[in-house]
Order: sequence, then C-alpha cells, then structure tokens
Amino acid sequence: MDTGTNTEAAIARTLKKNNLSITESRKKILQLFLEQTGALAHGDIEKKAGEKFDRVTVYRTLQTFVEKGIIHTIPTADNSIRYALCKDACSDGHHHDHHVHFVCTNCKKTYCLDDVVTPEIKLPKDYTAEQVEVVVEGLCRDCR
Amino acid sequence: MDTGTNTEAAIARTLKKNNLSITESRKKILQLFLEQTGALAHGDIEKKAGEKFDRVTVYRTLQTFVEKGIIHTIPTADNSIRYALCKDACSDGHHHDHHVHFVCTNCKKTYCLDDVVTPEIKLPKDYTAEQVEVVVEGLCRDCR
DNA sequence: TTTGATTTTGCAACAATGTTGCTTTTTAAT
DNA sequence: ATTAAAAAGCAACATTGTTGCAAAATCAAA
Ligand SMILES: [Mn+2]
Ligand SMILES: [Mn+2]
Ligand SMILES: [Zn+2]
Ligand SMILES: [Zn+2]
Repeated sequence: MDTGTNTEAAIARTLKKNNLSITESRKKILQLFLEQTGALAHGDIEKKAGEKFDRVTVYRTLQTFVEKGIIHTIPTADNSIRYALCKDACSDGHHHDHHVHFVCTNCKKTYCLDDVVTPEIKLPKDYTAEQVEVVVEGLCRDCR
Repeated sequence: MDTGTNTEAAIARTLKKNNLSITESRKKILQLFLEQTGALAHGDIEKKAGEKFDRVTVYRTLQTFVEKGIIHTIPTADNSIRYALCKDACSDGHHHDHHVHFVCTNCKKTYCLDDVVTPEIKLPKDYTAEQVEVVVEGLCRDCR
C-alpha cells in the first residue's frame, strides 16, 4: 500500500470537501501541515514550499485555508502568526478550536494541545466573551 | 494645583526610578500611556507622537520600557502587538503581569483586566509552563 | 555653570512582511 | 475539446521593523 498516494488522496478529499479546486500549491501546503507535528509560521511555509510558489500564492492559500476552517491561527508574543491544522469540527467561516496552545521558549516550536480545553474566564459584568485564547509559554518535551 | 505639573513630575520619577535619562520622547510616550485607558499599538503611538519623533525612536523607546518593566506587551490574533502600562510590581528584566487581556472585536480596543488573574492550566506531563497568556475576545462595555 | 563622557536621537539605508491590480495559466464542468 | 471561472504569477507598492553611524541631548563632575 502506497502511503504517499493515500495522503494525496486525503488531501484531495479535504480540498473537495471545502469546495476548493485542487491545485499544486494547495496540495503542497496542505501536505506540509500534515507532515508536521507542530504549527507553521508563514516564513516556514515560504521556505519549505516557496521555491516552487510565489510568495503571494502562499499568503492567499493560507488565507483561504483559514476561511474554510482547514487551519487556524495561533497568536504569539513575537508578532508572528503560526498556523496549525484544525482537528475539531471547523467549517467554512466558523472555527471551533477551544484548545490551549504551547510555545517553547527554547526551540520556538508551537504545539496545539488538543486535549487541553480553554478554561472559563469570569469577566467583569461589562464584558462579553466570544472567544478565549490561551497561549502557554515554557519548555517543550524535547527541550528540557 | 497644577495637574499637568504633577503628571510631569510623576513621569520624571518613573524614569529616574528605572535609571533612564529624562528625554522628550520618553516623557511624551509615557504620558500617552498614562492618559490612556486601554492599550496602545505601535501604530497608535506613532500617530499620536510620531510627528515629533522619529519612527525608530518610538521603536527603541517601547523596547526600553518593556525591558525596564514599565510597560508589557499583549499578544493579539491580528499580529499587531499592543502595549500597556504595568500596574503590578514589574521591574528591570522581570515582569509579573498575571492578568487577563480583553480585545473588543468591534472597536479593537484592548484592555488589561487587572483583577482577572490567569488560571492555572494543567499541561501534559512533558511540558513545563513558564507563563500563561490569556486573551479574551468579545464586546467591550462601550460596544454592546 | 561650564565641561566632557555617555546616552539618546535622527537619519539613511536596508530588510522583511504584507497588499493590490492585472495578465496568464490552470482547473473543472459542459 | 471547449469554455467560463478560479487561481497563480508577476510587478509594483505599502507597511513594518532593523541597523550603523553622525549629531544632539542628557547628566554628572569639576
Ligand atoms: Mn491549535
Ligand atoms: Mn495587561
Ligand atoms: Zn522546545
Ligand atoms: Zn469595543
């Protein structure tokens, strides 16, 4: 059984499911996420796929994937957005990623802790919460 | 009693306390933070003080203030760092801001919720937490 | 209060990042 | 195969952030 073909098929399925036409750049970028444990910054993707594709294409592909709920963004303190695959039931225009993110201060790798749900936050009366983002910084498994 | 003078004196005191020489740009930028309820992005500061000072000076001043524990950064989803005054006992090289931040999805204002402490997060065994950042998005008091 | 070492600023040049309009190419349906 | 629609590539531009260096401001000591 050819794993490469299977992955390729899964990628095509994901794209079709989201009403996206199957293009080289979308296939390549989605594959990068599937091969990856952690999250990817725009820069990472540009380095890994950028020789084949225009910078603008990478920007537009990431934007499309976020809109479709295929990947989600992770805010970090260093002003560089990371992207990671959505594992929850995210769909076009609506994300449901209620998990905590972890950024290693040493290796800078960023992880989705899919099993750690974001806590309830009790806000002052005047505020209405729509979404809670939790980013934990520290040392990852590999770095301590 | 002249409030202007008092503020000015307080600003000078803060700078001295942190072993910073008292300069026009530092005074002006610190004053902006004191006049302000919420947080300021670099862009805001550049607009409000930028006609008088060089862009580079604003960058360097903010960096210095962060290092000295006068202000702290707030990560946000839109990749634009916000800065706010430290109210806790932050000092040179060491911050102790354990409060939750709130970003209004409507007006984009960013608030320090100084009384809402960041919760404990139970991580998988392999991870060590050094700092927890919580950013809540929703509607602020003025926008609902 | 002048002097002089030290720090900070402004400027210029550059690098990195992100955006937009338009043309060509690719995709997917007929 | 043909064709309409979508996406990619390209160029030009805008914004944001960084660095080295000379000029100016600050501060402390004389
Ligand atoms: Mn995630
Ligand atoms: Mn704060
Ligand atoms: Zn690590
Ligand atoms: Zn608001």
